[in-house]
Amino acid sequence: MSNHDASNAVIQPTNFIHQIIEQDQQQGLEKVVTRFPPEPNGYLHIGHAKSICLNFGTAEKYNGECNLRFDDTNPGKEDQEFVDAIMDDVRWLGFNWAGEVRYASNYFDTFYAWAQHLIREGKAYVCDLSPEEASEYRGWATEPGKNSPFRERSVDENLDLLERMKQGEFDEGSRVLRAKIDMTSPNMNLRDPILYRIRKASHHQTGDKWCIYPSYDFAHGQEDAIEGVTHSICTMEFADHRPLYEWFIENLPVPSKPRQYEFGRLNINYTVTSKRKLKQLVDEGHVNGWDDPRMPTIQGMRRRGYSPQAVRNFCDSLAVAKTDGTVDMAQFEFFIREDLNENAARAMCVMNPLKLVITNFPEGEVEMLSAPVHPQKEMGTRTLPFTRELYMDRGDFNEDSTLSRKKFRVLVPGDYMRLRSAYVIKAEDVIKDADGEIIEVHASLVPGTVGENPPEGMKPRGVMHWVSATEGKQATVRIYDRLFNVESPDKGEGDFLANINPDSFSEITNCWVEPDLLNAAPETGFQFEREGYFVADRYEHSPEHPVFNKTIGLRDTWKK
RNA sequence: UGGGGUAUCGCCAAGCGGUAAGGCAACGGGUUUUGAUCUCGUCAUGCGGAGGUUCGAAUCCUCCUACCCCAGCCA
Repeated sequence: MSNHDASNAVIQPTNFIHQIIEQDQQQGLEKVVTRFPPEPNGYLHIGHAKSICLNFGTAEKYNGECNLRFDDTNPGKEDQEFVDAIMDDVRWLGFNWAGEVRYASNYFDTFYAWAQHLIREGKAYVCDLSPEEASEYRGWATEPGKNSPFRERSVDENLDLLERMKQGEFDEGSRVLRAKIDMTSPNMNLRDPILYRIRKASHHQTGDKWCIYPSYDFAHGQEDAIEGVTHSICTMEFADHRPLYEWFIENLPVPSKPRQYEFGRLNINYTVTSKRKLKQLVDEGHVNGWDDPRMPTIQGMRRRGYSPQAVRNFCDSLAVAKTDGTVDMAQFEFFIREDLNENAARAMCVMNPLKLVITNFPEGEVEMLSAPVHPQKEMGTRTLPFTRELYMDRGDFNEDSTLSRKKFRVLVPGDYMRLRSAYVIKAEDVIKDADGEIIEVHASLVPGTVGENPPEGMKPRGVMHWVSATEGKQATVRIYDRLFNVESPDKGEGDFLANINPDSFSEITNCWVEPDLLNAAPETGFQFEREGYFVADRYEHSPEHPVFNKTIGLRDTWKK
């Protein structure tokens, strides 16, 4: 069991950030404000989900607010498509951001004024070094950098140059605005970092208004300050930037003083979560788009049938610490199953059909049986049409009647088996085709065994699922397995693509399901009993052409 | 290498000087018309290593080791 309190919400473990917040509150902090600041240059994945849960969850926990803010400072890589998808993802997870969606680009005018402010203070200058030259001047870990020859330009010249950069007078790459900090700092981020670079690209929010765009460093902390963010939570790789983050907060007339805190990124084994790699999987067609059910994207998980609650429970179970560990996929799967077991309606689906004829049940007759939607919870009942001709799964029949009852809970000639939510039957005969392949099993039902135990001496070997061959419906089932078959696909020598699991996807078109399943709304999750959890496909499922995606199998503890 | 960060059970972790929580996984037992669920139980004389301080150390000090991040006009 995971940690649940009385209201069945996952108890969030305390973490160092919450400890800090509680200390701050004791010092008089009134309202906690956080933000989730994605760059709209790709789709969100499970790692972002952790950040979303942390930021929104923290605000929720302390009755504060959390903003959704797009860090859109690099128009070349960004797109409205991603803005839309990200908003959809955050909502799907069940979070509401405070007020309107924010954009870094909302504050571009302010940033420009602040750049001028730094120039006037003698703390910023326009540098004409080429990228290559700048790299040389920057020095290296063990060797200090050299001051740029443009470092001592006059305030007026800097102001003029910056204005002309803004007007588009200069080529991309020809000039940048840099902060004047310390070219000998052991922290490379402090060696006169770039504030503005020339980018003559159209921006998805501001169009062609700007020819210069602020760098992440010159934007992020100020965005936080403008929005009154109190705790700016980011991942560990930004720890090196904190001194710079603080430098801007100290040297600019910002309206508030946010603090940055870093936590360790989420890694999960058997998958990848780098935007570059995910994009490559999509672009090269190794998966069918960003929402392919095998993708660790939020869109992919959604289409796979993971519920938002399961994703949140998983994220909340994760510790917020500075360690960079890798969580077992099994831990995620636990929360997916836990949620689906609790909430998914049960149904039957035969995926490898074998005709089963009930010889003592009249032809043409349909008996409507009633079965619970859920074995433990009160979720009502469903009706199952029982007929003379049924389908059972081939894997549930074996011709060898000497098989151990304990190890093989399957139908064998001369023995009994329970049909789930229906009769106990006894296999009597096997019909084969010319090639010797079994094409039908004939069996007789034991009267009075629906909802009742059979008479003494007719102990069923096990329980199996079934669907009426005449009343059931044909459906397509898509089987998904992990995309990679090694624990750390991105570690090691070779290309991570070499670790792709060639059997991660298969489609079965000849499945038989309970007739009611045709009416399932897209994105409804079910447990196909004894098979696993499946979801009606978000886009392609319809009553005319039912399509179910395998979300995850049942926990399977029996050993051969 | 200079800077930043991290090391506690197979995995994720709590622990904040008083004698190793919890979850996942695993392994046993019970219940069961899903080999599911549920349920009961087992699972670190040990906290990267070596010293030291202390009545007492995973927690404090010293040195060492390993791993991750930065050195984009990316975020």
